[in-house]
Amino acid sequence: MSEAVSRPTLEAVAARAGVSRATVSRVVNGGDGVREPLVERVRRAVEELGYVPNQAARSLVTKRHDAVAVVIAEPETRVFADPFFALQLRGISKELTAHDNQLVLLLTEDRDDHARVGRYLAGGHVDGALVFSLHLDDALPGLIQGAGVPTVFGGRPGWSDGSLSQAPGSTPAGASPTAVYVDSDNRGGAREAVRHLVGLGRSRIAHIAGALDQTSAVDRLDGFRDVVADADPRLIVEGDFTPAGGERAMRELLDRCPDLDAVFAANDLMASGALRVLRERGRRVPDDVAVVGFDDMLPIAEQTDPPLTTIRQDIEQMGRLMARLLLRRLRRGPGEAGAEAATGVVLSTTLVRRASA
Amino acid sequence: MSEAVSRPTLEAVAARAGVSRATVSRVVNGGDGVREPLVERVRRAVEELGYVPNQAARSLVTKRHDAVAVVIAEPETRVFADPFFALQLRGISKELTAHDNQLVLLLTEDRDDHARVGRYLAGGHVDGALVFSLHLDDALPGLIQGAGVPTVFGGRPGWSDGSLSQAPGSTPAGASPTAVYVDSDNRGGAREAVRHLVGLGRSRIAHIAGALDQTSAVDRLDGFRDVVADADPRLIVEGDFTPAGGERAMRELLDRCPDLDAVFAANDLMASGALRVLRERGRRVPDDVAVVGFDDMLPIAEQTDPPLTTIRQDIEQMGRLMARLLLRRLRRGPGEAGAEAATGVVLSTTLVRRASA
DNA sequence: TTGAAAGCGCTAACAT
DNA sequence: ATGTTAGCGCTTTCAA
Repeated sequence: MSEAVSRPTLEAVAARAGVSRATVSRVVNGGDGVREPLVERVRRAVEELGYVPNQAARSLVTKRHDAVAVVIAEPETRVFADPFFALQLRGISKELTAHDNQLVLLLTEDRDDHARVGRYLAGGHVDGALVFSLHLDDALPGLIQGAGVPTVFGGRPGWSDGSLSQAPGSTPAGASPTAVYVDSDNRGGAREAVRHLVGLGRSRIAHIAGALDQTSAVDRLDGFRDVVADADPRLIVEGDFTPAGGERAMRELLDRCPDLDAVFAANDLMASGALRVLRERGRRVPDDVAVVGFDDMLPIAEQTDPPLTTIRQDIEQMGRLMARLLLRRLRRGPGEAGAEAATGVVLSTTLVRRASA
Repeated sequence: MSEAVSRPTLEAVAARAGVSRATVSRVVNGGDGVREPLVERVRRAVEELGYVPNQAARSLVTKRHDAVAVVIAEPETRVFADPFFALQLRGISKELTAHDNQLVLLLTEDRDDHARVGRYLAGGHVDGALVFSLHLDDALPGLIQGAGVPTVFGGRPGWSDGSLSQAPGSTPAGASPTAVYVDSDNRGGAREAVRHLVGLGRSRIAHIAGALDQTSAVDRLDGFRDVVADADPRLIVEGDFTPAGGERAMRELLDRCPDLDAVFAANDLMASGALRVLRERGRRVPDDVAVVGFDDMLPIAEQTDPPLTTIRQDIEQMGRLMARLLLRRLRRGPGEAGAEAATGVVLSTTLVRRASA
């Protein structure tokens, strides 16, 4: 019942172990330069008293927080329609935990939130930030760069420029040279999807693009074009990453090009919508029209009829990597910043064959 | 480039405004008892210097952190298979943000993580905790109660005992009287689902239960039984909340009771599996067999064939409410704890009619 | 109403 | 190798 019974301090531990505060501090922080018997005594005292360091006091002097902010821009509805979000967070959490860092979650919905996040980050409450913001016109990335907090982006930020930079391992020299990001190889994955369709002997391949204000949609479209450079423009329709958008796009495609024999949708949700329209129009999948999605969003991809052939990204790994990159930067400290080689890391994707293509 | 340019302190603001630190502090914290002209001067200085209070220094003296931990037990695979997670978090985040509290996310996977979380909470780094842990045998809730941190649970914790407590607005007197939780009205929702089927004239209604080591599954089963008290035991099969589990269960049900004319599945994922098996067995839905799910998990419920009639819970609201309850408790301070009336709050559900029943 | 001063619990020089 | 000591930036008595 008695809440907040004041916790033991360093002082208390020191008294109990019969040493000075400094020695206890040393032991608690690794124990370098303290002789074994003392280390032992202190450890025991810590144990007996159930001592836990006061992080606030520590931060006050070290100016480090061992905490990282994860900023997720919510209008990003995708983020809330699929397990993406959860998987990224899981990857991030694992990595941070492994390095004794806390995860402070910042969800933003509108401009006010942006300002709030900016203030929070500028306020120096965390050592760094992991930011998801995939819209080309999003103000957040700029704000955050302004806050001067070490940051790693999830997904290529819009202003990082250049679809050129999509080659895995590349290091784009965009407008903001300090921007570090991790992304899936959207362009390469798209290429693989379309090549797969080509390999199936399809020649009239359509593309249902995602919302083109997001880099992932743009990159996937670019990948599509890489393979069918001469694509009939009528075979490309912009969707919005939703099932309904997929349906709409599929109808339009069938009306415009009844002879199409394959569809590459920029995500599984739209592919599922497309599948429904194809069925409704009496086209057999994959016999008449082969379909490939993107994401391998499990609850969807495995449950469609037929199950969806798609491009898988290792979302959790992406989260881990973001965290790892950030922590590495932090460990290096605020001295040598620009020394870094790669500012963009692109994770490879894999084709998952199911029944739809 | 120059990172970590030391931020302005209270001292600096005080100097600039020509007042004492104490006065600045007062203004920054609401400005009570400071005369208007001074308040104005200080505000301006704060503005000009871009002063942001150092939270560590503040916590050190106030012993408050304005931060709340959200603990999610991951083996809870459900949490990562659907948008549940994201929606709860969104609700929580909105509420915390509105009260200037930070959200520290703690994801746990195994026993080690439990210990870590226990230590963290006991370490007094946050003012309170919001905990999701729906497994009956989960050690986490106990650990957390032990840590002595004000806590609100999401979903009725297993040991809170008594399906009796499921009536909305009830206040169960379980083993741990201090446990406060928010839950959906799983039992009531299940009742509504089954009553709907009864209203449709169905008489051989089957139930695909969820994993019965989770209170939500137990409560939904109880709700089912409330309506068809005399249910043929062969009409009840335990699933595991996954589509594959739903398929398995549906097969078993059809084998055992070929005459069934309705199915209530404890979640949409299982319902989608059941739907597939019904189609494969040549049963028409809803003509031959009506199907109702639970959750209204959107990417699934709207995309099945036929679209799923199901029970919707207001997940985001649940998150908000949890946060609100916790903040209220914190505001009251660690004095009068037991004075609270309700220890369990149950949110009502609604039936969403689509084509499957 | 405002200011002076005493810590909050810890780390990091600096002494020993 | 260990202890002493001076703050980190803030809130909060207590005096004025």
